[in-house]
Amino acid sequence: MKLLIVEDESKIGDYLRQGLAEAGFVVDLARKGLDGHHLAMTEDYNLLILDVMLPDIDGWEILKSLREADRNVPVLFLTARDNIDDRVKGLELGADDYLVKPFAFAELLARVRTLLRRGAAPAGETTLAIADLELDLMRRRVTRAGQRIQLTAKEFALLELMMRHKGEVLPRSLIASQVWDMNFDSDTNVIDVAIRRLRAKVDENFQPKLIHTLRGMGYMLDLPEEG
Amino acid sequence: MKLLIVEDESKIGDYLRQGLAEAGFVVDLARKGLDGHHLAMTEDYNLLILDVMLPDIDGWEILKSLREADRNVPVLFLTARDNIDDRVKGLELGADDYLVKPFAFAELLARVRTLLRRGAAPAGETTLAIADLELDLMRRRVTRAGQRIQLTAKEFALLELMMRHKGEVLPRSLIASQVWDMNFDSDTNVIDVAIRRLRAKVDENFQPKLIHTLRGMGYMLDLPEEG
DNA sequence: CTGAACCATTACAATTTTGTAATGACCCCG
DNA sequence: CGGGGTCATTACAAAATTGTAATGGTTCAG
Repeated sequence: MKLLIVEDESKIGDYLRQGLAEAGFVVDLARKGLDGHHLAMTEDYNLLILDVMLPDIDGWEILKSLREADRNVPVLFLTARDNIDDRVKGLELGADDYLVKPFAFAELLARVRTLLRRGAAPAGETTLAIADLELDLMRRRVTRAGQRIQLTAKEFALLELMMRHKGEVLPRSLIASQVWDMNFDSDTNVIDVAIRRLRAKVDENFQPKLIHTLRGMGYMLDLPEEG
Repeated sequence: MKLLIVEDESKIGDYLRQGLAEAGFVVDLARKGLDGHHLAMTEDYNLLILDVMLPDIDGWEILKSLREADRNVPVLFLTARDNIDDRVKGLELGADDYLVKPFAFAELLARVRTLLRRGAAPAGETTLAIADLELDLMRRRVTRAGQRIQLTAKEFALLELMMRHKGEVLPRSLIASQVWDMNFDSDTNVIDVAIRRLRAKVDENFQPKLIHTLRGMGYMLDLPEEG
């Protein structure tokens, strides 16, 4: 198990390195954000521990860059108390956990173990993807272009259905019965509205558009036609 | 792909058998609920198609019995229009889909294919269990003693955490950070309340009790001590 | 025993999610 | 073009989930 710590405050860095080493991990420590970034991009780590506040690049820049390069290492964020913004940013970009400084070492160790165990499960049939849109069934997570997208239960169910049937036209009746508990007697536009809301989150700020309307037939999730 | 149809109305039964056979499935047809029950218990099917209204046993009795015997065949329910009760009962007992009679054969076929595809994925590390409590991570489904339990997002997250750590004491701080987005500065009793609600759904009508309080330490999910 | 800490339980309030309905845009056929 | 059907969009209402706070019960130390 190989970890990378990116932390500029040398006291904290040393402390963490030593503690984790004693706990049996192989630990690299980068004291500059850029070094950390480089290492993270080139070496294979099981886990990254990232300080948010770094003099050169902040942690979430590193994270963003990693995600864009499709490096799916679990990331544990270290953030200053009360700096909610970083925290939110980090989680949106796909950090897996965070810890507010100062923290007890035991707490860190517990988090690290959890993340490692989780990451160890070698993604089986647990993830669906089309273009840069990914849906992680186990963790109920959706990302597009590496950015975390927060979906409600119904939105998730709808997207899951569409991704399981990508390229197929889904008539409203089918959607109604799979995502809602109804066999489409009723004349409601719940589905239209749900599609709208899903589009707003999943398609609105991205290209290419993935959710398509087939007039008179239903909806379809797919890459747009060529030409 | 071997299917069992349990349907007493001979016209419908024949119609389905023939249609599904032509679609390339191996089909058994039981015209009595009890026969169907027997077959379902002894033979291995990839899918069951169950009529709810049968003269001898109703479909959901069969279903219940199957689930209690831990036979996890996907089940497609045929229910009469407007008989919402059966529908709800069926889904609670773990039916996977239902279809309101009368229905178009194409619709049935689509459902059957969906269920088979889904069931085909040989459950990887996708399910957690303790005693008769089961949690299906992919489908976000929880059952206890074969009965479907409906959990909210937070409840599910909490139970998932506890099941991943069954037998371990979970301090509130840990729960707070994993299930809520907070690092436990605050003095709130959200966790207590959440545990309460989870207990109400998961433990209240069942034995043995699985959620335990460890005074001063936290909560734990486990089988009760012997003696 | 008694009080303090800890937990359970309940009611209620805030928030979020979900569904309904009304309106306007667009497409397509005549 | 004009009108019917289909979908998009928005605002609003209903329902469900989640969090807060107050109260009462238990346990345990002194």
